[in-house]
Amino acid sequence: MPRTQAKLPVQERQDVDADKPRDPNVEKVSRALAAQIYTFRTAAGIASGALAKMAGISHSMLSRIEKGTATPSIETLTRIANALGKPVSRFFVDQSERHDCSFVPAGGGVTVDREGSSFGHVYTLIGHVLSGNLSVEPYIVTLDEKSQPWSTHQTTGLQFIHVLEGRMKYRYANRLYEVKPGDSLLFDPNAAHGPEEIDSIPVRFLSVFFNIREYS
DNA sequence: ATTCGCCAAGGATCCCACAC
DNA sequence: GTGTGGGATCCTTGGCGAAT
Repeated sequence: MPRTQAKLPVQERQDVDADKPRDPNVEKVSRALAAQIYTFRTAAGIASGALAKMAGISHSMLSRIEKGTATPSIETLTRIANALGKPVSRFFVDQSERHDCSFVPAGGGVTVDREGSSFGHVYTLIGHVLSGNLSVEPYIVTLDEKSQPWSTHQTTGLQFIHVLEGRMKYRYANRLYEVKPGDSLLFDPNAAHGPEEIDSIPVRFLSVFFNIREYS
């Protein structure tokens, strides 16, 4: 590219800019980005001058980015992200529109049919939260006299179990755990798992499923 | 139709001064 | 010391016409 520059006087260029308002969506993203950078910086206790130095940009530039009056290039954004020790993608997580919080009072929840229901396992859903592409589903699982062992279940994601009441032998892959109230298990449910022997009823345990939603 | 060069416009950035 | 804003410069992009 040639480097010939026959620029308009600065005042004239600013007048042209003033005639063309920023796209509202660009404005929105810019403000969200600015807020994210400011939040991460202040949370880390880093002064703007220090962060600018770490990122290799001027402190005035960082100030404008944090105020949303400048839109940083990909390169500058990457430098700032590196200086903050965050992936660039964190800057684009929409914090302003997403404040999922579910509250279920004691004894509440919804009984949900899952694969284990046919074995007499009662699943009570006590919340559901989506954060980005992470889905979290906590259940209170109850096993009673009508429940049968079921230790061949396999699924995806991550699963956490915390026993609240009763005793059972819980299988995970080729291991068998004797669990009692207070015991916890955290595992990849891709391997066969589930209650193999119910030693005392009722058994109640908290079972939390974590799943990453794939976007195409 | 494609490629290349020229040019204007606009965006990103820095320097510097100033306010608090 | 920290943050903000004006002014200037650098760099990229897109439009357009000429050449192939």
